[in-house]
Amino acid sequence: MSTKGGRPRGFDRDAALAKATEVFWRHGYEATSMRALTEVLGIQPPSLYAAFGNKRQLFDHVVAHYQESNQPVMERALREPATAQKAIERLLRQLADDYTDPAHPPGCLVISAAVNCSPASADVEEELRAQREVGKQAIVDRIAADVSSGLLPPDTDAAALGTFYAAVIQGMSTQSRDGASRTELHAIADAAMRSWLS
Amino acid sequence: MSTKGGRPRGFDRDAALAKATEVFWRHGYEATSMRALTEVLGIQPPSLYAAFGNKRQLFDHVVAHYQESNQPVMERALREPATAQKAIERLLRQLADDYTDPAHPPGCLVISAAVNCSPASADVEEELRAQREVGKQAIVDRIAADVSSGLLPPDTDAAALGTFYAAVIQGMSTQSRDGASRTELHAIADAAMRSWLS
DNA sequence: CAGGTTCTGTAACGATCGCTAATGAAGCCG
DNA sequence: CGGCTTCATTAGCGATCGTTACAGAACCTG
Repeated sequence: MSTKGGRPRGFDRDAALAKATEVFWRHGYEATSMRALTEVLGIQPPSLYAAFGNKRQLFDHVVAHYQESNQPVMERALREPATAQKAIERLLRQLADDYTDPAHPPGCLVISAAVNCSPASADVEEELRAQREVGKQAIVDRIAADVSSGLLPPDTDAAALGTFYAAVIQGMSTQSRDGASRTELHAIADAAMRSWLS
Repeated sequence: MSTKGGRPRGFDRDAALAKATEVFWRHGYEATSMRALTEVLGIQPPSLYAAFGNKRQLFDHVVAHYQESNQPVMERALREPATAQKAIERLLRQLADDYTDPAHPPGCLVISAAVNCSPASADVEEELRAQREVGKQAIVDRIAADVSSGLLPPDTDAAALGTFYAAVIQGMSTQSRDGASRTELHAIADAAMRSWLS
């Protein structure tokens, strides 16, 4: 039913999206030009626009695919361990490995791809900010769950603790983009876990 | 001897530099256009170019002035306290206050103004990266000094600890730019100081 | 005042920005 | 094959980028 003929696309859409992700990841939203994208993807502007819409929509596709790839792993890291402490430690370990994975640019796209935005793309900046807030809230919720179940004392400040680990994660992303090794990121995780009130 | 006549400048150079700093601080290097700068400063392009050179040189002036304003305070915070632990705590407190000072944009210019750069301004990115490395090294050195003087055990990993606090500081900057309050930044400092091996 | 010097405002440069109209090429179905 | 649909290529749109030539205005020294 969806075989309506027509000339078939001359490039792999998913591969193109992966390449676009890599460029946005490395240079960010505004600093990535459509020219740079078409050169990396090896296609002409009309093909890119036909496949993904405009630059903003392409970036949204990139972010959506990035989150779909990473969210499940991170959610399991927060959910599966028996305690919030172990959950956050596993999260930090996974992020330390991921941020320094040579298979893709260092750090986190959501944290670093829309830091420097002109007023014209303030909405992009806000979009990623909202994503960061979701991630931070997931940490807070995991801690609060342990408070509710009695695993943590009732006077635990889940919000403050969550803000701290969110900050540590963002610091790990920045450090990896500045060239920190996987070992160094795990050392950051070591130190961050010593903050846990035990 | 330097009174060579000529039409006097119609604007305050230092005030203009302060306004340029504010714009670069908020939006970053590449996302700030010369047009936005001339509008904020209330002057025309030739006046800006005559006073500061080109965009890149103006940014260098901004960074230099930013560092001259903040470095001495941070260096004293690291030097004056009797122990590295107290020094780093004071540093984190000062940064928590500064990053949320409503008198200027949130966070740190050196950390956030050149995150998203095209290949054309990779040198700007590298310039701020080098500045961050200097700050990180100052923390490592302060810890290493306590190791040398016997205040800290000889097996203390000063580099790992310094990397951790550098990451915390960068996370505090990001959190403040995401809207975190002064209280929340101090809560991050609280948690970070609990990591200290005592 | 005249001569020299420096700044300001207007206006525009070439290059690049994101984006698209128009035409031809490449596949399906009948 | 002819007709239909979709994609690729070329070329260029208007807008903005960082930057500057040019001419007039505002000060100093003589």
